[in-house]
Amino acid sequence: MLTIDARSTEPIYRQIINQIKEQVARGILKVDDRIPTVRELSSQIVVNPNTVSKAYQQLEREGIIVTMRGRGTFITEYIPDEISTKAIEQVRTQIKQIVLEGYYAGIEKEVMQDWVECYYNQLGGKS
Amino acid sequence: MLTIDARSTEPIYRQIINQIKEQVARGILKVDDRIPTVRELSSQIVVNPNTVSKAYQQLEREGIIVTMRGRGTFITEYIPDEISTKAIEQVRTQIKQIVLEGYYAGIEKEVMQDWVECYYNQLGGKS
Amino acid sequence: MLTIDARSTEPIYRQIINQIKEQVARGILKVDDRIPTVRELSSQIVVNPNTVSKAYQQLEREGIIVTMRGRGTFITEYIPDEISTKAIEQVRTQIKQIVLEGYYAGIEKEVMQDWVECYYNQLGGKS
Amino acid sequence: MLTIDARSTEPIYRQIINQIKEQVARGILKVDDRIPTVRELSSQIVVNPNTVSKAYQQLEREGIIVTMRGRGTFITEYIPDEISTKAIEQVRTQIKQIVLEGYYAGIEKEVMQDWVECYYNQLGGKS
DNA sequence: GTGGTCTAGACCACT
DNA sequence: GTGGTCTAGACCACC
Repeated sequence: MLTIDARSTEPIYRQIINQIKEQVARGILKVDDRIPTVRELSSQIVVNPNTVSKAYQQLEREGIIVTMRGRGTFITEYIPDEISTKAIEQVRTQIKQIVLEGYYAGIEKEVMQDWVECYYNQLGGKS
Repeated sequence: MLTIDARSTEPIYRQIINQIKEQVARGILKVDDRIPTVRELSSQIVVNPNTVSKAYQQLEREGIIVTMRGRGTFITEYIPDEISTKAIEQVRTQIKQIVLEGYYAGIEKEVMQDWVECYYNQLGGKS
Repeated sequence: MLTIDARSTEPIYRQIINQIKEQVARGILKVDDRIPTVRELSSQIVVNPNTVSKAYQQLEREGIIVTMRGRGTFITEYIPDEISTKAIEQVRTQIKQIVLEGYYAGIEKEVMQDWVECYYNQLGGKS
Repeated sequence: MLTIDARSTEPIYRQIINQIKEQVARGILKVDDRIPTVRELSSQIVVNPNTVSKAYQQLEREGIIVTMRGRGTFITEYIPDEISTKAIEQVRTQIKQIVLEGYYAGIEKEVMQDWVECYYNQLGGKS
């Protein structure tokens, strides 16, 4: 279900977070779905349980999952706490940064916009 | 000329790189312009000289600047080595990632596309 | 009668204990009232019987309830064993802690005192 | 500076967090003060560096401290992100809980209010 | 069985 | 030297 690239510079716990968030956003994981236990996932992707735990804790802080003691961990209804200006600013700054990199890599503006279009459309699935 | 945010999680040497690249792309810095020496810049922005040096080295490797011994450091004509598939893929992956974050932050697709538009249009200046 | 929040970080057995203690303190449960058996309650609030059992054991240790074999479990007259310095110290430490949290949450001193007033006044009922 | 009770049920990392928050609130630690490095503090209070690190990371998330890579960790201006309804509700729930415990421990309402008064007045110092 | 906490020790990026 | 990440392995509370 999850694929980890141990050689990536992106920390493993971040990879876990992002992939779960993506699967939730795409509707592959739905509210009340149970996700693997820390131990299950850690042995499945061959990673230390603490690393998985760290990812789960952060997902819980973000309100994507809830853990119920002794029962497991579940996808929860995502309700943005508030319109987080901070998060929005961060996204904008990062877009600015990437556009610059794309520019140096010789990527056309339209291509980048298409990518945004494309990836955005894959999200929001609630099937 | 450069503004460093010491509290940011973005490494200082990256901030230097990005700001210089941005100024070049926007036409604020032009080919053959001289940029400050490592020592000048490091004392100006109150940063360890090694940090500035690291940034300059990477900019030189990317072909943005060139140092001429005894004369200083200058902006050079930017010629992408080749159509770097790796760089392009990297940009695409990052866009995918950011779109996900933007989605969770409740940002509309069109808004993100506008940002791409906006930031891209600021580049390419050769005035 | 009892409402359990499975997602709360407060252990379920603690939730049971607290709610019963609260109902006793408010006079909703009175001396000699019978409370549900472990099995009844566990099936009613959909919780593992061991969890209910653990709560009842602790309540019995505290002298809030008493089980009579074959007859059921009953509210008993509450007689504090002794003026438990330990318990008092614990409460004081916790108040100190909460005041700190309230301070960071921007809550006025008077508001917190009002809450103490309000919740305290709800107790002590023996109607 | 910090005193850790290894036998307490309160996790060590929480004790660190609370004591630092308290010292900031009381004005003992002031904005831009440098706090010990992870390694320093960990050897000083004889605790694993990871434990200290965990505490520092959470304090950073709460906006109490900032860490500057390679330079150390500093107290920062505390600006509540927004009036966090969630945090306020949490404090209220906890007060309700403690009042109940205080009631069973035989503590008078006025005493508890005095404690709130007393501890609150120790905070807010900016000397 | 579940996750939460802690230790010991290693490696890496940044300054 | 600074913190961030990860591993391996232990213990505990909760269900």
